[in-house]
Amino acid sequence: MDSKYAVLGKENNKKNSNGIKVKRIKLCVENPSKLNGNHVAIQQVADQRDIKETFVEDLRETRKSLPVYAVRNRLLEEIKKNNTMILIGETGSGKTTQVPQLIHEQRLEGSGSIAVTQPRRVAAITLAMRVAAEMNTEIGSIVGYCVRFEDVTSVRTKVKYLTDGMMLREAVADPLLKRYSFIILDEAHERTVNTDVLFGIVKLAQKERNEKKLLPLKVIIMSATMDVDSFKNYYDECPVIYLEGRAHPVTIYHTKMKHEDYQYAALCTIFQLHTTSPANHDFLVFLTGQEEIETLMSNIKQIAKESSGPLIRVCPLYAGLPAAKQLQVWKKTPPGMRKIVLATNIAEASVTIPQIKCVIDTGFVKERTWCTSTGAERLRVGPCSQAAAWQRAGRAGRTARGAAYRLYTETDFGARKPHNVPEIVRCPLASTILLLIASGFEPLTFPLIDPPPEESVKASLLLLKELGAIENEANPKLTVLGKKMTAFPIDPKYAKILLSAPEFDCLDEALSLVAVLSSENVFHMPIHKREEALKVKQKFVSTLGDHITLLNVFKAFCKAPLKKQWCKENYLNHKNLSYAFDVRQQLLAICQRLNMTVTSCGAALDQLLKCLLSGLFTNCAWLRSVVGGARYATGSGAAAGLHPAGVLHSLRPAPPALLYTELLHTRRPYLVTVSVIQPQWLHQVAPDYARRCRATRTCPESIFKPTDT
DNA sequence: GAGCACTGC
Repeated sequence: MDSKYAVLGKENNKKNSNGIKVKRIKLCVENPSKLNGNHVAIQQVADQRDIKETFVEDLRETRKSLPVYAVRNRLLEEIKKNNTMILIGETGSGKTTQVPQLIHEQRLEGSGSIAVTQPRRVAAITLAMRVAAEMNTEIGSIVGYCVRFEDVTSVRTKVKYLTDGMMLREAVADPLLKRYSFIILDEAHERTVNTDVLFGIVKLAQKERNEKKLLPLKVIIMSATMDVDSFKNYYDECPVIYLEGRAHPVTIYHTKMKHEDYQYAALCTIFQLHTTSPANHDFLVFLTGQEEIETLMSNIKQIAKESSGPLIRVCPLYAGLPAAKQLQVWKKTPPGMRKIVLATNIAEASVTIPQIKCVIDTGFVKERTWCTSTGAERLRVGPCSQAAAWQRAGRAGRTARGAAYRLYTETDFGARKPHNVPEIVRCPLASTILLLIASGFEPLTFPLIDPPPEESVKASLLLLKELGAIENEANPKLTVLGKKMTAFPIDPKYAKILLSAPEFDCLDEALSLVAVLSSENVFHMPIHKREEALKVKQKFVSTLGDHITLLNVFKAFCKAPLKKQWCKENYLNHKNLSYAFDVRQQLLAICQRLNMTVTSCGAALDQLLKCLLSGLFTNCAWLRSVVGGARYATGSGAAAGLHPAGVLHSLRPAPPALLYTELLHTRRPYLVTVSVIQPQWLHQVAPDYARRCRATRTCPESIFKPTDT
């Protein structure tokens, strides 16, 4: 196989192998009811994630072996000296667990506390547990975490791990973040919308606290390799400190020739390596989506029957896969059997699979982009960035030396963009802008490292105005309604639906529906059992459309006594439905705090659909043609068909007017999650918007006819 | 005729 690949060595640091003792430790909460927050669900989380009992190496020894430990004194000096610094360290440097402890050991936080933000909740929880164990303290006391649905902190908490979304929520109540003396923004290289906004919030808070002679705020930006120059520039040339990693060396191979078909190239490479590598070398293949993974999986199984080499176990891994099936990935294979994991970029950062010796990187990724003028989102397969490729390669060096096979040439690699495009420049911004306004910031001048396109900001401000959240776009001030909308941790359109629901006597149903819409797809359609899954789905289907169908599913789920079993029988995703259940609880609590009356519309489902329209009025589509399948035009003038997974796809005759949740361009533009509406409703529910549509001729004149049926 | 990944008082 060597002939096919050119070697580009990337030697990292020496392996660190000291005799590590293993002991079992137990994590517990001393008295959950004493802690603040509405639900302390440590037990529940532990059960869910199997981290109630964790194997942890001899903690003290491990700490000392971390690269960050060796430079701790120098690091502390820098932390004392600078108000802002950037800390670059590869996986395994120990920065995220050790730096907060170093600060706390010296009591540098004084009367304030130390916040460490994470893009993912699981990371925030496990890091807090890990650090609490290292400090030999109960989780929720000195060390705690705060994520959606769970606040495991107390007045004594000095080191707090939280999601960046949670930190943003705190900034609404207190833009100066006065309770913290240190804010550590971790995983900065991921450039999520929330982290990007936090960069600005801490920068402004730091400045203002300084001017007002309040407790100073120290900021530490932590990251793996990243675009240091733009960060340094943004933070007024603050110092940058580099930490050694502790990953094992990974040898990188590029192909010498360009491949036309990366899926075929992946298949060839897998079997080339399979026949030459020892059986205990597990493979990780990066692909772009579920369909690709399933196709490659059946191809591998087919070829494996006639191939020499060890036995193979193929494990798919993508976010939509039910949790029970994801677990296969972590199950050890018997001796003499090779594990081949076929994953989307979920395996790039969110999930770590041990024992991977060999990474096969197709070099492609599925990316979501947003069109500001039509509101359409597009899923497009394209080349991944250099940073993503390094991240993927690094997955082969977690436990021992490994290799990464890139299915593209070195020239191709060099021509790629060095970093991922920050999310904030390519996603809808209404909820972010609403949050900024609620925190007292000026959305048009708020300092961002990479400002989003102006038309994107303007489109979001227009939407907020039409939803009634702000008075006008030029001088965005929250209305009474807008203020209430900020209380909900959901898309402003959905918040509007809930806030209008009492008017339509359907808050009970609206809560359930918004909760389900805020979650991922609840239907699970395995490729081989599609017929059966579709048959089972029929019992939930409403001819009014997908929304009522989803409501039927959710209601049945709530009533089912054995939920996991019930979901399995009905081809539904238990994880996503449970999530929706939790979201509903949370939204209900907020509604009750706002003194909203929860009533049910019963069989009058028209009421519920009108209510949906009060938030989603910009998402109307009108039938334009029925030749070769129904074609619709949206209020913004985009043309789209019905998504084949929806219940209205096969309904005849095609409804003249629809309400859609999402306009998504995959192979073609599709309206996803749609319901039938009466054309006149738009004028009744959103008269201003309807008039604007009439002026731009994007809706039919029939919506202004006074009759209603 | 078919959906990348995260997240939220």
